[in-house]
Amino acid sequence: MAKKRYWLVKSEEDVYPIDTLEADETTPWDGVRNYEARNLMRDEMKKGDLVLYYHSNANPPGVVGVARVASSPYPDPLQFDPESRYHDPKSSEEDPRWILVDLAFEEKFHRKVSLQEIKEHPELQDMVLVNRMRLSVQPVREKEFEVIVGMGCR
DNA sequence: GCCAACGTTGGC
DNA sequence: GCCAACGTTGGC
Repeated sequence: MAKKRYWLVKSEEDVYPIDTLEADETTPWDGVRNYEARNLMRDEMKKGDLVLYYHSNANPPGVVGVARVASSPYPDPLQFDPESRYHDPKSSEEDPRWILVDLAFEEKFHRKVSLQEIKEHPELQDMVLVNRMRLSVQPVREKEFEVIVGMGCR
């Protein structure tokens, strides 16, 4: 089996917080409509990879726990649903445009690791989270993952 | 294939 | 709620 990789996903706290993921146990990571994020889910994420779970639009924003990639990639069903805000009329079942994976709850931190702490930590300066806005699925280095989990479990 | 207009993300 | 960043769309 390939070496495990690490990721970070953003979820709006008032839309799908980690407590809801914990209650659901597993959920399709639907509604992602950014090609770079899609490519990561489609091509790079592997079942069993660990994922930092970040609350955006929170006060303060930050990492609140860990999820796990729980499926192979498959088409986002919402793109075919005309009722959904994520409906994509340019996509088709034969040639689906939007691909996702399932995420499963892994653990909730004892405390939130805030964006501000991450920005201030010397070992986390190169994180995509710190350097780029607007990417809701992003890769994380093993060291960065360990540092943040260490902070959240302390 | 350029680029202005537009829409969304997401911190503050 | 504001607005900067920045990805996407569509006219040309």
